[in-house]
Amino acid sequence: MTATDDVVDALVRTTFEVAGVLTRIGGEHDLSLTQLRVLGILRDRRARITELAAYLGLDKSTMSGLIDRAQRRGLLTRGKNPEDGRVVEVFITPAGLELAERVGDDIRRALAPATGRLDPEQLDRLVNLLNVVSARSSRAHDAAEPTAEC
Amino acid sequence: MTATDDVVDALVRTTFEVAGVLTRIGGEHDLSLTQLRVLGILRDRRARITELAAYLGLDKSTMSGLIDRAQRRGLLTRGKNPEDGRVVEVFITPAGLELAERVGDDIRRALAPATGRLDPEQLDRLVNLLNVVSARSSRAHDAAEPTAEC
DNA sequence: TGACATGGTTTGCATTACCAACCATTATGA
DNA sequence: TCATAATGGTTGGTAATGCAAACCATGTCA
Repeated sequence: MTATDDVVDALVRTTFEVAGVLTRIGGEHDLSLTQLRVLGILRDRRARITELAAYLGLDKSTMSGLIDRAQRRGLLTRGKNPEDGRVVEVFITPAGLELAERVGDDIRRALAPATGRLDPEQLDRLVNLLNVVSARSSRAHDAAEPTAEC
Repeated sequence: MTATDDVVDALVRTTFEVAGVLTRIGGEHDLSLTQLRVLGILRDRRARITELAAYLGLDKSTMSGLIDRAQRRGLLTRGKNPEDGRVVEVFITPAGLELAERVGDDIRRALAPATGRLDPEQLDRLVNLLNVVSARSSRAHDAAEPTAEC
C-alpha cells in the first residue's frame, strides 16, 4: 500500500506548491484563491450564486459577499433570470475577462519552469494521469452542466 | 505550446480538487488548510516561527497568531532556544501528533477513490512525474535543512 | 389560498492574513 | 566597549474569508 501513500504524498506536495503559486500570482492582482477560481469559472459561462457556492464548497452567504466585492471592483455583474425571479445570474465583465486572461498568462508563465522540466511525451502522460485522478473523467457522465474549466 | 497549457490546466484542476479534499478533511477536525500544513511539517521536525512563515510564504505575525491558536488547543508548544534568546522553537505535542496521524489517515482514505483508479505502474509513473514537476527533485541539492514533508 | 421550499441577502462572529510599530536579544563596527 | 544596526517575535489595527442563523422575496404544491 506504499505506492498509494507515495502518490498521496506527491499529490499533496504538488497541491501546496501549485496553490502557493496561484496565491502569489492572484495576490499580485489583488485576487484571493477563491476569487481567482470564480473568475476562472465565469470566464467560460455564467452561473447562479448557489451553483457557484455548491461547486466551490462554500456557503451561499460567503459567495454573496465574494461576488459583492468583485462586483464593486467591476469584475462581475449580477443579472436577473427572467424565468425565476429568485435567482441571480453572475456574469463576468469585460474588465474581469481581461484580468482573467492576464492572470492566466501569469500562471502559465509562473509554472513554466516546473512544467518545462518535462519533455512532450511526459507532459502528455502527466495530463492523462491527472485526468484519471481528478474527477473530470468520472464526472463526464453526469454532465448536466457544461464541464467547467476550474 | 498546447501541451504545456494542458498540463497547467490539469495541474490547476487537480490542485483545486485536492485542496478541496484537504479543506474538507481539515474542517472535520477544526483545522484550516494552513494549520493542517503546519501540523504536517512539525510532525517530523521542530521549527522556529520565522522558518515556518518563510516556508509557507506567510508573514511572521500571521504565523504567530496561528501558533497561538494551535497552542491554545494543545496541539503545539513554544520552547526557547538556548543558543539564541530571540528565537522561539515550535514543537508538536502528543495530542497534536495524534491528531496529525488521524487527519493523515482520513486524507489517504478520502483520496483512495481517486488514486484507486490507477494501477501500480501508473501510480509509480505519476509519483515520478509529480516529483519532477514539484520542486523536491531540484531542491534535493541545497538541502541545508532536512527535507520537509509538506 | 396557505404552507412549504428555494434563492439570496444581511448580520454577527471567528479565523486568516497583512502591515506597521514595537520589544528583546544578538551582532557589528567605530 | 558601547552605540547602532539587524534579527526574531509579539501586538494592534484593518480587510477579506468563511460559517451560521435570521430574514425577505419568489415559486411551488396540496
